[in-house]
Amino acid sequence: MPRVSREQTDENRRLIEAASARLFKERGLNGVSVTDIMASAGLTHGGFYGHFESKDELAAVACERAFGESVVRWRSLVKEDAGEQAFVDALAKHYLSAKQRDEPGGGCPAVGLAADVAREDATKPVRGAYLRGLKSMLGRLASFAGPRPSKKARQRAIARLSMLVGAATLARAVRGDPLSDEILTAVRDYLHGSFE
Amino acid sequence: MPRVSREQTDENRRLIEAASARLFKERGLNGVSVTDIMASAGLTHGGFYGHFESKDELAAVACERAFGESVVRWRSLVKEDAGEQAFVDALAKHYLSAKQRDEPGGGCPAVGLAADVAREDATKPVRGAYLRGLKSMLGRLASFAGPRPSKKARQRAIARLSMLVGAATLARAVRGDPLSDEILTAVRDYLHGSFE
DNA sequence: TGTACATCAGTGAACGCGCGTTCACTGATGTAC
DNA sequence: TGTACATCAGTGAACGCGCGTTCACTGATGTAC
Repeated sequence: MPRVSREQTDENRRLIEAASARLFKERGLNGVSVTDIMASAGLTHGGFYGHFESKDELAAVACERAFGESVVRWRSLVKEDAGEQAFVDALAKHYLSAKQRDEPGGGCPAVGLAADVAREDATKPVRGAYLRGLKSMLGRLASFAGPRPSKKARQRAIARLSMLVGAATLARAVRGDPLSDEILTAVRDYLHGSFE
Repeated sequence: MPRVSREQTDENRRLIEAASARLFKERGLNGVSVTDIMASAGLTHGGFYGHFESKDELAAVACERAFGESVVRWRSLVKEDAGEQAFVDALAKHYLSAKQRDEPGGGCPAVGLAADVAREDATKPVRGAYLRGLKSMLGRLASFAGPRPSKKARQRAIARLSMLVGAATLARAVRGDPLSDEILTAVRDYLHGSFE
């Protein structure tokens, strides 16, 4: 049944991107094959190169997309006029939940892709996509201190994001042991009460 | 030149373990082949299965070894009678340096193996090795509050380790951009001044 | 609107390659006398 | 101590497999009249 309509072609591309964003976060850039991704989008592997030049290019597109989705989700976490602490609490509750830990495919790309991106060549397009995504996340976190946050405010944003990413990563690595839940709870509490 | 002496056999096993600990942290559990590891130890791939039952078993041994080395290194960071803040400062200076960021093979296994371990089956032996290693690190970090640290002291240890691991991971992922150094500096400063 | 045909999205076999693992073989080591 | 031989650590070819990527083919879509 080859040659589908233009609308279907566009929809298929969207399906490939969505499937890859989920699978890359879940199993890593090298833990998912082109065949896996295409099958997850309901297609066969051969058609892949009609949509993307290479798996590397898709990784970048998927990364960009995943960060975009995450930042949109951040906006819906709290009301428009909520304060910084309310936002951080909501972020911590969201990211450091058992659900987020157990479903990396639906989770934060800053967590799910970090180690893989770090091991890619500096020339690979996914590196740039990750960098832009992380910068937009940090910008949002620091934005509560105004359009030009102080050095201190920016440090705090970086420290908080590091703590979130580290805790989520460690909790996944020791999933199955009580320590995993302990990490989630401890860092949630810490972010609530212990930042000046 | 087969059949080497018993001493050489033991030494070869040590070389394989050391090479794999470094390579696994550097390139990930699935980014290194048995052939790579054996070559790095000066041997050919066929002899591997005389030393280990499988690559999975070696991953666990290498992980255990890497955590052991790290905890030993922690002891040498500060004098025996140094206080908690001095230890944390030394730890942050050590882990959040450009050198540690740029040489994951010589770095902390809690950082370098976390994402890979998280994606392994719960049945794989490397999971248990990682869990034990992380627990020993947390135990050391919390030990300054005495042999039975309070809930608060343990939370603080978990929060600090999460921040260190997250910052090191993110700094590696954006290496090459000024943000990478900014993350290292910000979190180092933060750990120095901002924990109650 | 209806027909003839060019286009091209998706299919699936095939490519070269590297993976983890196995195994027959080699020859220096370790041992029995 | 010296000799004969069994042991076994390491070698390298080979296994089946899955990878990223290519390509001849198919047949419904989109277009020209």
